[in-house]
Amino acid sequence: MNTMSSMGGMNHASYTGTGPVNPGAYSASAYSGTMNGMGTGYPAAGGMGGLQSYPAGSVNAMGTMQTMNNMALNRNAIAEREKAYRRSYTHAKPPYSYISLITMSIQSSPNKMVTLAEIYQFIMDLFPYYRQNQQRWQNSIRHSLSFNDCFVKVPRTPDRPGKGSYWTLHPEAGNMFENGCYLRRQKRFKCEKKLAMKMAQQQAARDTPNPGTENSAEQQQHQHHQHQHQQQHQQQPQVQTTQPQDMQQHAQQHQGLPARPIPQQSSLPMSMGGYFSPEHLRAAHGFTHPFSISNLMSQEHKPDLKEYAAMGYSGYNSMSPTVTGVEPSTGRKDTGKLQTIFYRPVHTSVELRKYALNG
DNA sequence: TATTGTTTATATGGTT
DNA sequence: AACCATATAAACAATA
Ligand SMILES: [Mg+2]
Repeated sequence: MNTMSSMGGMNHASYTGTGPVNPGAYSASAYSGTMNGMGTGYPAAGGMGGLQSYPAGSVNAMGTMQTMNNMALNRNAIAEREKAYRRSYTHAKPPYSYISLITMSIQSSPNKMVTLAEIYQFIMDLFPYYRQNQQRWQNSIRHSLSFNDCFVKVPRTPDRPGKGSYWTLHPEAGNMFENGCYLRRQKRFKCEKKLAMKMAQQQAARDTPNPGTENSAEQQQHQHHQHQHQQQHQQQPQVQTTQPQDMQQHAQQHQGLPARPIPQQSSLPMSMGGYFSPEHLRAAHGFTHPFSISNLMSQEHKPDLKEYAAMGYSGYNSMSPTVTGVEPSTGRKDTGKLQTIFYRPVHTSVELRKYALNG
């Protein structure tokens, strides 16, 4: 009886012309010495900068024709500039899924573990695009971290107190972007254990319609996955007749190991960690991407990132990209975007085949 | 109180 | 057309 309940549905409008919603100040990550103090950094993100919404001012008093005209023109000019701005290489939406971005962040860290704030910073440092609408994409990042099994939370050590936990990659996640596709993987990593647990849980729910307190935390996985179809459609409004949504969370609180030291220096198992290795990226894209940031992987090379970002970010497109009418996005549609496909999958990943042919 | 996490719902577009 | 991966919004809870 509700296919578009309260919202979810129609609110694209809210965003349209109104430029960046919350300018949210962006500051380059402190780090590194190369950048001595100085806020020299970036051109003030997208925030106040160039684009920005309409005058929105009131037209009272002398609302002469002249003024009106000017305003109209102005508005147009501004709109144009806005478009151009968003279309510009450096501010176009990077062709990476949040999952990719998060993974890059983790892989680029010396210890292969990062805090949420660090993930934010990593992304903003590298992509000016994400210096805007922070609330929006950061919420998505958080969702992505929780939702995807490939990201695992690890509690902090007492010696480094702070807000959240550390985020790491599930050891069994393997190379998630095998074919150089950073937008949409063929299959998303699922932790079998958790899957089985969930299944057993809802099985129990079916068996015992009565709201008792069953639940046995430890569930082993052995049941061969009988294709637990449960995606698209409803199936059950997920009515938790049992608990008010807070018990559920409690149930799976920490499961993380104590903590993780892992100094680690340069040796990358290569079994994994080759995710964003220069070779891999070169092979996939035909050029060395900053993520390939060979150095990054080793460590302590924040400066390189800084350099890269500071130098105006001629990033993922500096190599004669193929511009088409298609945008690299995966999910939600976003107005004006660059639509730069620079993928050059050696192993023509099925989904990108068309693009490859195009260029 | 702001940040960090989890979860539900819905949308969009690629895959089969 | 059913699936599936991802994006985005939003409600809440926990916590430094
Ligand atoms: Mg997770």
